Amino acid sequence: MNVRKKKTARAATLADVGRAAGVSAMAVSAALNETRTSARISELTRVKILEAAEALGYRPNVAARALVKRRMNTIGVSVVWADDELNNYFVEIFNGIIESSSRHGQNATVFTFHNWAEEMDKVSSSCDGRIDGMILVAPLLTVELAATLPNHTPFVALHANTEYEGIVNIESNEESGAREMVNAMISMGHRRIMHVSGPRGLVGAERRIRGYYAALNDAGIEADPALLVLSKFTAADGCRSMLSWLKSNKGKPLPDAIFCANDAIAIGCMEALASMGVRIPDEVSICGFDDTLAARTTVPQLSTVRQPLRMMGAKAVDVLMRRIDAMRDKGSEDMTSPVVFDTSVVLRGSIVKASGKTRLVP
Amino acid sequence: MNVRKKKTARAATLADVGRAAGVSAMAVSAALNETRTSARISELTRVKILEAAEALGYRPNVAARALVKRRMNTIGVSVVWADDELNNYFVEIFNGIIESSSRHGQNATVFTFHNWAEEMDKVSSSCDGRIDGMILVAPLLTVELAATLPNHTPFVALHANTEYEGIVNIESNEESGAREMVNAMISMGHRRIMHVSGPRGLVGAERRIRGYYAALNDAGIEADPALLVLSKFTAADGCRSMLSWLKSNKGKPLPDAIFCANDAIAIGCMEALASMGVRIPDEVSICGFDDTLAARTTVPQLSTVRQPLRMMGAKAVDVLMRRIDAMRDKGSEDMTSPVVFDTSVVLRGSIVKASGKTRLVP
DNA sequence: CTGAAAGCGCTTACAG
DNA sequence: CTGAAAGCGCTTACAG
Repeated sequence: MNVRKKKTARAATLADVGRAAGVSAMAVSAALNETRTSARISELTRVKILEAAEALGYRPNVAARALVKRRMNTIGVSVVWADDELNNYFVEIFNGIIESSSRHGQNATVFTFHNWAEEMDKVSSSCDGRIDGMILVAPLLTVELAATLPNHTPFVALHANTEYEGIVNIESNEESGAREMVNAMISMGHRRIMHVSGPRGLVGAERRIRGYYAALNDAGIEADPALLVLSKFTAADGCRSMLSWLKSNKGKPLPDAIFCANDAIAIGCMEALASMGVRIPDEVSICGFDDTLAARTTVPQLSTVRQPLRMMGAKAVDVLMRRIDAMRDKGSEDMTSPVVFDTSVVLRGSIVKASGKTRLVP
Repeated sequence: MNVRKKKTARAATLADVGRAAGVSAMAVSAALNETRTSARISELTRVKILEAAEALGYRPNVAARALVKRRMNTIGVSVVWADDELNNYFVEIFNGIIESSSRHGQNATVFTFHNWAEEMDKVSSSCDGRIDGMILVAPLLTVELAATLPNHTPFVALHANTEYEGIVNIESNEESGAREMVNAMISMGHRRIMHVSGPRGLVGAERRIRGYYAALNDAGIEADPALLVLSKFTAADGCRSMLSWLKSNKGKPLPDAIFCANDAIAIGCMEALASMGVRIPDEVSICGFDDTLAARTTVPQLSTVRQPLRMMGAKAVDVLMRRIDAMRDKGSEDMTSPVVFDTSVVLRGSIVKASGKTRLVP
């Protein structure tokens, strides 16, 4: 039972196993790796070696192997840790990354920081042999900064804010997703549709805004500038933005429906509306964007524009593996064109047919 | 602009920098590491070296360094990936792990699998030099299996299901948290209190059940066996368990309040109740356990027993670092006693004073 | 079928 | 103040 006593025990090495089996270290290496090179080990020695390795609990040292193979079998994931919290958007993506990287026999290491532009060197300095490639989640960078990334490491981005030379981007057609969602609201009888958007200038925010306007235009509805509310992509900001809109629009009509730029904003809005006694969906319909786990844990459940975030995360790994291989073996081909996924409208309890009655802001 | 063209470029090595600066590789090492050993580099050469390193974008290769220093500056995090999804419980903990490990200058690598007992070798085989220590999140192991973990790697567990020799556990006093919460419900006038529990036999589930009974006992309320509903720790199971209870109790009185064994179960129950037209909190009060992010995104917001999961994750890293140091340097002392955090009752909108009226199951 | 040698990129004593 | 040597644990040719 006191197996765990000698805590200072060093892990067994190839040489240890060789000594125990009465062969050289490299015979052990050959036997264990079943390498089909010149070294063909006799069945007898192989068995001896395997037994010795088993008995010593031998595990090849990854650092040593990486040094010669130039492969850590680890991919890096860089993400901004806004408000010191991993958000639901990231969690969905990370699920996909884990799924795919484990399928590829890779580990995933997470690198977090607070600001892309200011901490670029943290990304660069992670490319020091500990990872074979890097996924940038929603990077917000100038083209100049992106160009300073080390060129001995392959990169893939998810939802990049612009095109970066040499970095493959994975994204989705957010604009048409937004348009379809607002179309769906309109077809359910809603006319006064509010959009609580992300920060202007961010490509994701702008695409949703364009889709929103396009849908209104499709239906011949004139856009009311008072119904475009700027926010940031968090629940706290969504709540704040909605509350301040309500405050400055007392007595005026509430919107029929609210299209939020992501699920987090929608949740913040639901909170704000609930706190003012506005009932969802009876008095106001609402939806989010992304289809994160959180959209299914609200009551009522949140309608949303689904981006297949998990698949996108998985795809990022697939592409990255291709790029890593391409950089190592001259044989395999690199992958350079962006990948665009389809979005889809998911209707849940938070959107109902327009009642015809308009409630005023309390 | 075509900096990124030569993609096959190899990262610069110590020797490369030395060549550029006209000194030996080890002079570069000494200068860059500001090692206070014998090697004291003149100011002039130091500057030359730093310039050369900068120009070449030199980054010490981690694998090479790890090989000699026996430190990867990376900690492993093992977690069961139930239903192929990282749950909110894990996300809170992981936030703490990231926060603390980055404070210690460490990276965190996540290892996921489906079943503790069956995939123990995955945990063991991760201890191959790629990590310096490992955090086991909510491990579900027999003592015998835990004893097979390699003894050259230090371990820390969070919410371990039992005591494992040589593994430091971080936990919280869940029983008294449960008791206080049910006490709070009782003091708000609720008498018929249901508990939707986790699976019997799991230490976390049993502690909540004991706390629930203790509170009823405190108040002289006789426990109604029909009000103990068994579930699993997920929203889907919480929903399912509640629906099946409702189905088999048609026409009988609803509970006044429901104490759920975690936030996920509570969210599932809210969904089930909402689908049957039962209004929360007007007709039934409800609460969860953990205080995950999800508890703040329900409408109404979920009352819950707070475990400081994030702090607990951070603490796990702190303890692990101590253990790693202790194993390396004979000087510093190991840390072996478990750490127990306090829980606290968090009251939000989902619990209100008892109305006095009892609604029947629809 | 098997071993001795060289080298991956670094650091740590040890000489000058 | 600085360099030559040895070694961390592995793999990859190259000899026998």
